Amino acid sequence: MEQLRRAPLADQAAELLLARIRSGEWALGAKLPGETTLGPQLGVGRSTVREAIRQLAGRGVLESRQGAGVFVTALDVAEEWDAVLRRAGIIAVIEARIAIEAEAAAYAAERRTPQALRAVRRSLEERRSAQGSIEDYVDADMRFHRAIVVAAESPVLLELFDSFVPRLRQAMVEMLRIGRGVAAEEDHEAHVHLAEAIAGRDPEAARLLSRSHLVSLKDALG
Amino acid sequence: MEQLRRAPLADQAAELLLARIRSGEWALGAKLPGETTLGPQLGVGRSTVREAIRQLAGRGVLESRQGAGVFVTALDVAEEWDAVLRRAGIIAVIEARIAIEAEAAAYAAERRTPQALRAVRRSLEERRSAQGSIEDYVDADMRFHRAIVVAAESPVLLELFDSFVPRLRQAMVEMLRIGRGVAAEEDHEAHVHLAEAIAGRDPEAARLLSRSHLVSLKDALG
DNA sequence: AGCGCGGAGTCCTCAGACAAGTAGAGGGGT
DNA sequence: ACCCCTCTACTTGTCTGAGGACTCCGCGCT
Repeated sequence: MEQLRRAPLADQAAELLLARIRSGEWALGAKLPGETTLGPQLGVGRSTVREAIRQLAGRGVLESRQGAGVFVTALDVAEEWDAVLRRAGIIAVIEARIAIEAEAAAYAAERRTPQALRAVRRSLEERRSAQGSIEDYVDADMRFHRAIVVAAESPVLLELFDSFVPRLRQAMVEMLRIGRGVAAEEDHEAHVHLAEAIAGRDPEAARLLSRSHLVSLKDALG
Repeated sequence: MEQLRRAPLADQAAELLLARIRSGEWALGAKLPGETTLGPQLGVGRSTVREAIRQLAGRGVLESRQGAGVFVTALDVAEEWDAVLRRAGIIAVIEARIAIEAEAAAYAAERRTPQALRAVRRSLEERRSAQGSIEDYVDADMRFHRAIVVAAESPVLLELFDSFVPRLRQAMVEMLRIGRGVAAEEDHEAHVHLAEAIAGRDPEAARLLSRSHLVSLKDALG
């Protein structure tokens, strides 16, 4: 019986290739036959094969290198990271955040460009003046911390920080709602000092200030 | 500086489209301009636009329906970690590893149980005696470092470390294959000292030893 | 042995053509 | 006024052919 909607050939070809990869026909790191071979073999044109390969490349299963060939880079799809963070306790998430952000603060102090520093200072100012809803305040806080990680110019650290944001945001909003927040005045002071350490290109100071601020946050949450 | 010149046009186009999606130019469920419009707009041919769209479709960001158009299906782009790490340079990965592992080493020194300490020492011994193939040596090294993160009893840090392992393993094997490794003797000494700091419940020493060891590794790779 | 140079194989990009499908405008019937 | 049908413009799907760029490997040279 015919499906209600026929899948495009490129999608079918992608599924077929994925099935053959999962079956072990090509090992991890192995090279696939060339597009010109794969085309007739699957009964589709070359551009269709290319689109199927692109699709799997987007899913992280394949990688094509010009002049060399197409290679298998993964055998199955990894579990979703968001699920891990949701399952984990907020303390464990904060501990990872401390690791990432303290390191990022040190790199930020080393590598900050004038533009990045301006962005940090601007977000610091916005953070100070954010006195609306709890959500607005938390969002402003997150933007400040993110600006620092951006200044660190370390793509993986930034990627990690971003993946933490939703979980952290939720926890901080809850914390403030039940009034467990720290004193606003000294909290702001801590942020100012951190920004100054980055401005002054002092990696160790930035690392320590970032860590001590986040550790006190962790204690407030625990 | 123009290392990105190596990236295929289709990949660049995909990144560009993703950036525009993230910027909110097209809302969730919105229809993108047609391929024939997007092509000249991005300065690439229609086939290239199609491959970029396929790539994003594989990542779950876009969906194309024949005759209707291409639509945005997700904004958050819950990107798979494997894909991120594969795309990122090894230096950026190591920087994140330093952040995670130095912090884990400190927690390990604080929280280690006798069992966890035994596991660390056992893997250290196995690491020392692993003199077979390069793969065996790297695997033994990874097991040692993992034992430390396990001893830290921080689930998220462990989860992060595990997600880094495949990428790190590949890079280290490559490095050793081309003979860029550090001296085996002092390398082993550094690991012994780290294990001793954890045994002696000295978080700051563990943090520093872990960091300095990994920084030298980073320098060797760069 | 080491080095440089091709050449074969491979992926990358473009252009054009036609097929297949969708959505909306417009006309005709009730 | 309402419904339905058709027709048309637009969009994506697929194939083909042609170069261009890149990688890898072996060959010949020193």
